Amino acid sequence: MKSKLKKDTCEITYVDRKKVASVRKKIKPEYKIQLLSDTFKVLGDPTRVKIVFALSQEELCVCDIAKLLGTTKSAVSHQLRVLRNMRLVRYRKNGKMVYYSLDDEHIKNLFDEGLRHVEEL
Amino acid sequence: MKSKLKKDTCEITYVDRKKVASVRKKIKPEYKIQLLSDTFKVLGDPTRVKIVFALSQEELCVCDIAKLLGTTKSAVSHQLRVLRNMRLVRYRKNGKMVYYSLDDEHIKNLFDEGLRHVEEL
DNA sequence: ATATCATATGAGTAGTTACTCATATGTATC
DNA sequence: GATACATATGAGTAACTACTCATATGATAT
Repeated sequence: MKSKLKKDTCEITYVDRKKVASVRKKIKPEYKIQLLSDTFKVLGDPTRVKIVFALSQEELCVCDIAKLLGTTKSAVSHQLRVLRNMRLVRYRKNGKMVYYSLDDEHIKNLFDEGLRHVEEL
Repeated sequence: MKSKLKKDTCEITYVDRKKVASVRKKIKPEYKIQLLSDTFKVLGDPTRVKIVFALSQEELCVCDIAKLLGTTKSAVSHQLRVLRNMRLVRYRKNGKMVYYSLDDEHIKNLFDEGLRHVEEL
């Protein structure tokens, strides 16, 4: 005989209803979760990590960032747009040059915390 | 007439050779960059953020996590594997149940730092 | 204005990812 | 043993992403 369509959800009841309820009370609203994961996601790419690290040291133009990373200016420019959209970097125009720097102290903290984690592995 | 094939790299020379050299000295080795961005990337997904948050509050079984998030057990299990592979979570087996918890204090710090950043926007 | 150069951006694409669905594994209970 | 259930996992897929290439913008210099 065929087993009835198994729903891939928990059967009958919670394993520990109290714990689940307790966590549910503390869980953050969806938009914050999204914002948080978006923030981490921006740092979740090696090219952007390099850019952020570089900018945490010096204000740099697109051209020098590209030289530093050994990639194309186009690739850097695309990633800078991502960082700009997330307000992680700021820029200053001077003639045809555009100088980028980190916009946000928090991001530096977050980045450094991540670095500390990696250094201690 | 056709312009010669433009290389999308910086022409002639650095804009600021000194700054680039200074940053280059401090830049981290490739494997650390990769590890760092991988760590951020793991937290760069809303489902995993929710799981990590939940586990930062309570040790939970797969089933209860799924209930809490309102997703399938399969989806949770797949994401737990990702978290396991990155050594962010630990698990304890008890019969057919598997209880997950955060493995690493650092990750909690990193997560909290991100949360602080988001809370202050 | 014409040419040159720094940067930005759109289209296209190869690679990745997070899910669903089906199935497997492993444990407890009958 | 057989069944039931918790979890894990493989295949397949739709959505996304980071790049390349071509082109656009906008500034400086001739």
